[in-house]
Amino acid sequence: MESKRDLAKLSALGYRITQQRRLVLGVFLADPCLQSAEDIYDKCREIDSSISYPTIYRTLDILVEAGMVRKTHFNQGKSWYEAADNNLHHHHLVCRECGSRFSLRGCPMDLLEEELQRAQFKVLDHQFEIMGICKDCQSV
Amino acid sequence: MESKRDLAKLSALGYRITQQRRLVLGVFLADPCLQSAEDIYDKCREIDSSISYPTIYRTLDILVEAGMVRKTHFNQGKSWYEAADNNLHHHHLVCRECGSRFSLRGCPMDLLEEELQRAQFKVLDHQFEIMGICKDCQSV
DNA sequence: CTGAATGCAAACGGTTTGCACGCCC
DNA sequence: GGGCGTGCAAACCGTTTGCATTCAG
Repeated sequence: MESKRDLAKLSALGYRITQQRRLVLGVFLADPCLQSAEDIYDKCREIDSSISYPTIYRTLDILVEAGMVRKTHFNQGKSWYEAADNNLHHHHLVCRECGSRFSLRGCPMDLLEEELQRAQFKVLDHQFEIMGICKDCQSV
Repeated sequence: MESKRDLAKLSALGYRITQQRRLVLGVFLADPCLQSAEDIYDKCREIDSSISYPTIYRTLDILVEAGMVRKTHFNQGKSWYEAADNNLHHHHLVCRECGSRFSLRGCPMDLLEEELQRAQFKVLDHQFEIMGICKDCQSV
């Protein structure tokens, strides 16, 4: 299923619907988890072996701008992307051993509304990530 | 005041007390706020114009390992450091316009203990940052 | 047909590494 | 004096940019 809605949204923003953009969108539809630019590049390459990193990054920028993808930064100098779709907003536990990621339910931002209002700070984005050792890696 | 305790801690871990390490420690004592490696490099250079980036980074690694400094990642590919000292653990609001940072009181981790225990996830570190527009920049 | 989007190669910025020299213990 | 720590230069890695070509509209 290729999201007609997403393509329409890009179109509405004045962006052309190219093979490459379809492809990147498809990768996000296929996997709602956090993915690095490299992950996305690799998956796209399996289908179209000529797609390039600049196109991946340019497309990701557009998708973030369009609000269809969320971008976060856990580890040193690497960005992670995930579909920002209708799913419930959530955060992650990240295992430092094996790199696997687990979803947390809910978001602690809800609990800070009062304090933020007092600071008169206009929130655009936030990130909340917990690093540690997952259950499986502890037992090794 | 140069923290005798911090130096002793480094010593106890088997690290030598060098001019450069004293200097970097001094910078953290002088400013408890978030600082980038570049900030620290510049401040050190004012005092010892021969100190190098590799030394800054190597020293920061040591201080993080020793638990004396905390490292976080807000923006694309840049790390931020702050003294992890006796001050209350806290997080930040980061203004996307002017880059200034404001402290939040408290930490939402406290509220997640139950869920983390259920996941049997051993927490090593976490980061929580809120990006937006500060009061002053909104009125411009 | 026109200009937005692409791929290539090369630059970028923050960080790390290899190596010979220097200095703490 | 032995070896950890340093500075230098150069590599590294993720990301971005300039430019000629291609293709969506």
